[in-house]
Amino acid sequence: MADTGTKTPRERYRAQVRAEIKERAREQIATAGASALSLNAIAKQMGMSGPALYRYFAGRDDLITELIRDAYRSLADTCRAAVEPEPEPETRPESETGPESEPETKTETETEGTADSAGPDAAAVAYAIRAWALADPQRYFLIYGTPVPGYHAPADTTAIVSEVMTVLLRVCANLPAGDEAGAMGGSAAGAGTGSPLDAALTGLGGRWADDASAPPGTLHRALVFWTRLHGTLSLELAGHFTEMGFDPELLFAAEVDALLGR
Amino acid sequence: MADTGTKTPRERYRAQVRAEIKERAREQIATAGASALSLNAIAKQMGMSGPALYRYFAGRDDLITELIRDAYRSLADTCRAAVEPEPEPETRPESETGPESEPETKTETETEGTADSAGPDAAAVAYAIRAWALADPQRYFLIYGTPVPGYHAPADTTAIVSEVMTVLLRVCANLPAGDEAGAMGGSAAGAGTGSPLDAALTGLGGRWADDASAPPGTLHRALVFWTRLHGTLSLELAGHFTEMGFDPELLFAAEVDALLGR
DNA sequence: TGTACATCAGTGAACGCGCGTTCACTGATGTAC
DNA sequence: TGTACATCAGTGAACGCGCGTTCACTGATGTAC
Repeated sequence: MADTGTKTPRERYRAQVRAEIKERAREQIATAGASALSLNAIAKQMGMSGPALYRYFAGRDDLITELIRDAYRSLADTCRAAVEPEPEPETRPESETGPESEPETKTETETEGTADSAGPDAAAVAYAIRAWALADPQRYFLIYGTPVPGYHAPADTTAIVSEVMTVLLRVCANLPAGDEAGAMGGSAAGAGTGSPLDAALTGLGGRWADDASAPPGTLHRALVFWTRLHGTLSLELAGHFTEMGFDPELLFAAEVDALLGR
Repeated sequence: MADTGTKTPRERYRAQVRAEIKERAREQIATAGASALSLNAIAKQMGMSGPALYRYFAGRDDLITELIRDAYRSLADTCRAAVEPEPEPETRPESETGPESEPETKTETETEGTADSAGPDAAAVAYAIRAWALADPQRYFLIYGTPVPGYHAPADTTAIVSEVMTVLLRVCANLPAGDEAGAMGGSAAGAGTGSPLDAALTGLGGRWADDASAPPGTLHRALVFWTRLHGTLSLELAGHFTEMGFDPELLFAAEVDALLGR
C-alpha cells in the first residue's frame, strides 16, 4: 500500500488534479473564508468547466470534508514531527494515500525522554503548533473555528485527533503536576487526586495513550496544555491583540513557560 | 437622552420592528451559523416582503455589524453586572439607545473589594462569561469565532472591548501574581518584572484602566484570564469535548481555580 | 374640526448574479485480442 | 503491429434556486394651518 510507483499514469494524473483542486480550495478559504468556497470558482481558476470537478469530488461538502481531514492529518504530523526529530527522510504524499492509520512502530525509541527533556519536548510541540497555525490561519479555524450548527466532522477524524492527544499525553507525562506547584490548580496544594475533574478523568486516558490508562493528572495537564495554547493562539489569529500593541508571541511564550513550570 | 417616554408612536413602532428583525436574525444565526443569515428569509419569517427590511437596515452587512455590536454590548454588561451586583433595577432597552458609553459613576463604591474578595469577584466574572456564552454559543462565536478575512469590526466596538478589559483589570488587580506563586509564569520565580512580556506591556494599561496605567503584571494577569477562559470555553462550545466523556464545566472550574491561585 | 400636505412603511416586479448539480455527449487514453 | 472495445476526463447546456438590492408605486399615519 501507499506505493506511488505502481500507479498507472491515469491514476497519477487523477491524483495530481485532485491535489490541485484542493490547493485552489485552500487558497480560496485562506483568502475569503470557508463559507466562500465555490466549486465553480475553483473550476474557473483551473481553466476548466464547473461540472468537471464532479469527477474528483462528490460535491462541495465532500471537498470541505476532505480539507478538514487533511488539516487534522497535517496537524497530527506536525505534532509527531516535533517530538520525533527525523521520523523518515521522505515526505508523505499529503494524505492522498487514504485515511489509513499507519502502523509506524513508535515504541522503539521510547526512553521516556531522559526524564527532564520532556519539558523541551512539550515546548517544541507548542511552538510547532503555533507555527503550523500561523502558516495558514484559516486551516486552523477549519478545525478549531466557529462550528457550523448542522455539520459534524467525519468519523475517521477522531482517530487523527487521538494521534494528537497521544503526543500531548506523552509530552505532558513528565511535566510539573501543577497541583503541587500551583501552576495548574484543580485541588488543594499537595492533595493531588481529590478534585472532581480528576475523578471524572480517571480511566479516560486509555482511549489515546499507548498504555492502557494515563493517570488523570497527566490527562488534565494535556487538556490544559491544549486549551491554553488554543486560547492565546485563536485570539491572536483572529486579530484580537492587533490593536493592543504587543507581540502575541510573548504572551504565547509566557503561557508555554507557565505550563513547563518555569 | 435614552428616555423612552418622549418617543413618538412611529419611533416606538420602528424600534419594535428593528428589534424583531434582529431577534429573527439571532435565531437564524443560532440555528445555521452567521454565514446563513439571509434578509429575504428573515422578511419571509416576519410575514413581510424582502425589500421592506431596507427601511431598517442599510443592508445585510449593516445588520450583521449591528448584531456584533449588540453581542459586545451584552458581554460588557454581563461582565459589569457580575462585579456590581445591582447596578440599576430596570433592564436597559437592549442597545436600541445607541452606542453611548454611559457615564455611570463607578468610582463611588471603589473600596478595592476588601482586599481578598477580589478572588470571588474574578470567579464571578468568569462564570458569568461562561453562562453568557452557553446561553447563545453562536453569539459568542460572532465575536470570538473564525474571522472573515476581509471583515473588520466597526470602530465603536473597541470602546466596548475596553469596558470588558476594564472589568478584567479590576478583578485581576488583587489576584495572586503568578510569577511568584508559579501559577502564571512569565519570569523567574520572585523576580517579578524581568520578562520581555512585562516589558512590552508596560504603559499599555492606561488604555483601559481608570487610573492612568495598570501595572504590567496586572495587565498580564488580565490577558491570561481572558485567553484561558476563552481556550476552554470555545473548545467546549465547538463540541471538542463531547466525545471525551467528562463535564467541560469541571475543566473550566479547574482553570478558574488555577487563576485564583487555589 | 377639517382639509391639504408631508412623511414613511411596505409591496411587487424586476435585475443580475452565482451557486450546486444533472445530463447527454465528445474525444482522448488505455486495454484486450 | 493493428484493430475493436472499454474507460474515463472534460464540455456545454440547462435546471432551479435563493440571494442582495433597486425602483416606482400604494396606502396608511402623522402634521400644519
